[in-house]
Parts: sequence; C-alpha cells; structure tokens
Amino acid sequence: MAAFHTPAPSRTIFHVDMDAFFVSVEELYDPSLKGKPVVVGGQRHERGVVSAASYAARKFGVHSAMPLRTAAKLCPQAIFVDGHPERYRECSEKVYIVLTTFSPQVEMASIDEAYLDMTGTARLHGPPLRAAHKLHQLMKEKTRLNCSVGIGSSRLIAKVSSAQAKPNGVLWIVSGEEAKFLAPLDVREIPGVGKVMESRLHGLGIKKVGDLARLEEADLEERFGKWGLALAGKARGEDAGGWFDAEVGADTAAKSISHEHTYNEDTDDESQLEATLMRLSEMVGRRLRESSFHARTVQLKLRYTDFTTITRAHSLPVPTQLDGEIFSQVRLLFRRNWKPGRQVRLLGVQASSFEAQAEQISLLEGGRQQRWKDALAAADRLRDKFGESSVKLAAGMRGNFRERTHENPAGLPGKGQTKAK
DNA sequence: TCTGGGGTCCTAGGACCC
DNA sequence: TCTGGGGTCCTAGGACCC
Repeated sequence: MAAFHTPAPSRTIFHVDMDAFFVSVEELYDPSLKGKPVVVGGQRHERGVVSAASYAARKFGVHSAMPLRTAAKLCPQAIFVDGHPERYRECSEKVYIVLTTFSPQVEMASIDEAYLDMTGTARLHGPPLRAAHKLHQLMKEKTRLNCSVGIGSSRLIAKVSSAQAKPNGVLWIVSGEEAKFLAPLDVREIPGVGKVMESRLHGLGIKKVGDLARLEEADLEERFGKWGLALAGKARGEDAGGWFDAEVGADTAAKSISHEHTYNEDTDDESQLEATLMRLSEMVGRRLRESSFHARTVQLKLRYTDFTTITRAHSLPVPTQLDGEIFSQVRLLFRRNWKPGRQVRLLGVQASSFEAQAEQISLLEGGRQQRWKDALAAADRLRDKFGESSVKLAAGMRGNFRERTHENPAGLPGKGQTKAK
C-alpha cells in the first residue's frame, strides 16, 4: 500500500558559512591581527556599528551590529579596522568558485554564506561527511579561510546546524532527527525569528523550538497569520514558506538598488544635503547602468536626529537609469518633505520596479537619451580610473540645476558634458 | 547601547477599474 | 446615489538578515 506513497525524495543540503569572514579577510592582508581582539567596521569613536568581531573580541561581549563606541567600552584594547568591501567581494568570488566544484547547484545567500544542493553527488564526493571534509580542505587551500558546514534535509536544518558547528566545524543532522535537533534550541535560532517575534513568543511562554513544536498549527496561524503557519513548519525543520522553498541556485535577480549616507554630525545645510542626494543618485544610476536595469520607482529616505525615519517614493511614467532623472525626482521628494532647519542624520536613495528596457517615446527623445547615456558611460570609465570623486556632472554643481521643462523633460543640463577635476 | 549600509519580504490602506 | 466585491497598482512602514 505504501508503495503508492513514496515519500518526497530527501534532499541533502549543505550550508557553508565562512567563519568571522570580514575579520579573517583582514587578517590575510595584515597577519599581525591574528589571534587579537579585532573589530571591523570603523574607528572606536565613529558613528556606526560593528560589521564583524574576531573571536577574541567576542569574549568581551562584542558582536556585530553593536555600536562601535559600545564595543570600545567593552573591549578598550580591541584593534579597530575600517571595512574593505572590495576585498570581501573578491574573496567571496573565490569561495563561490570552490563551491561550484562540489555541486552545480550553488546559491550565495550573502557575501559569506552559500547553500549547495548535494543531492545525488555521493558517487562523486562520497557520503556527506566525507564531502564536507573535502570541501573544508579545498576551501582552506584555495582561499586560506575557514568555514563551517551544516548538512541537513532542508535549507533550514543546514543553516541552523552550520551555526551550531562554528567555528571551523561540520555538523550533519541525519534525516528523521530534525525535530529532536531543534527542540532544545532557543526560538531565536530559527531564521526569521528576530527580536520582536522572540519577545512575542516569550510572552506566550514559548522559549525553545520544542515548545513551539508542541503548539497546534491552527493556533499559530490564528495568532500570527501566514507567518504562524510557516513557523509551525520550521519548528519541525521544514522549509516552510517563501524563499526557503525555492530550489537551490534558482535565479534571483536584484529587486532594488540603494545607497545611503549617515553624516558624522547631523546637518541642516540645504546645499550640503542636496549635494549628498546628487552623489547618492549618481551611485544608484551608475549601478543601474552596470546591470542594465531601468527603474520605474525612485525613493528618498530621510532620518532625523531622533532616529525617526520616513521614506517617500514616486513612480515615473518611463523607467530610467539616468543620474539626472533620479536626482530631480529625489530632490523633489526631499523639498516636499524636509522642513528647513530640521537636522538630518541620514539620507538615502533607492531605485526599484526594474524593467529591462526603457520605452522610447520618440526617435528624438531616444537620441537625446542616447547622448546622455554615452556621456554617463564616459563618466563611469573616468571614475573607474580616478575614483568616485573625480567626476561630477555639471548638474551636481549646486544651485544651477534646471527644473523640468518641456524641451528638457528629464531636467538635465542641455549638453552631455562631464567635468573632470 | 545612542544606534551602518545593503538588501528581502510582508502588511495594510487607498486609488482605480470592472 | 447612500452603495458590492475583486483585482491590481502604488505607497509607507516595519521585521528581519548579513
């Protein structure tokens, strides 16, 4: 009878997580940091938070997302290091290349972690523990970095077990043992359960995943809606809901591109604020062009001294990838929503609702746009050569920016000039 | 504790259309 | 005129992740 009900074929998922990634990469560039309390993310007095802390620093209670100044108080002897995103990206690419030699289905979940679907690779790599051991060795050999590997029948189990395996370890949760493995863990260990959900669950007397698993699914759904249902599945180790269900390595195109800036000191200087918006718009526009996206929606983010934050968005009739169009929209939103005199802590610019191609209204418009694209591409090349600050669009020279007109629909200056310093 | 920067996903209300 | 129900798009905010 059971023959008709073959259970869903069990998958073998690896979650590979690099150990203290940013710190380890910095150690490659400066071996004297090894073994010391190191904090990556900025200097001890700066505004900002810890991106990564070495294991020696963690002993003092320092952890990522903690304000740098707090970290400095907890661990005065720590060495504070600025982050180097290019270095991390470069190492991340090496990590990816190593992983692709183990499975064709590799998915980088972030800069320092990946999922591999290892189902059916036993002939090539042996059973899971053997494969993981090989992976460890090859990773160290090719990148000089340590990682931890979690192995399970779902992404969730693989992810949770890699966290338990740290540092530099491997943990395999055998199929059938999922619930037993999860039961003694804090609910916070479940990916997707953050501070807020944790305290709501604590309020109900639910502290461990086992407590969660004992609850009726219907109760959870009633209390937390769609999320509650997913949560019930997660407590059993299932990839319930949303992204977790997707096949490993499924193509995930970007949905938004954004840049933001927090001032070292709050400011109400209008020209300074608008100059920042110009710079952020250029950065966003540049990345749109690099990825050949055209964005329909432009969003401004504004954070005040008291940390209250607003976002204001506008959707364009025609998608764009031009700095000037992004800037003119974002500046309009800014002028409508910022009261002069109010101190600003952070500004952000985001582009979303991507379309592959802008519609072309007319040949004339097309030609005009093309000239601008050529000019921007030239500016991008100069920035590659001489750095981000070397090229400013004429429009960025505060004050002389023209408003939208009929002849000049994007509010761009009349000629495709760039100005090099 | 005085709180970065880059993202994703979800919810909820209102506009608008049929 | 005293009022429905769905679908979709847009906007704003918030939880969460690394």
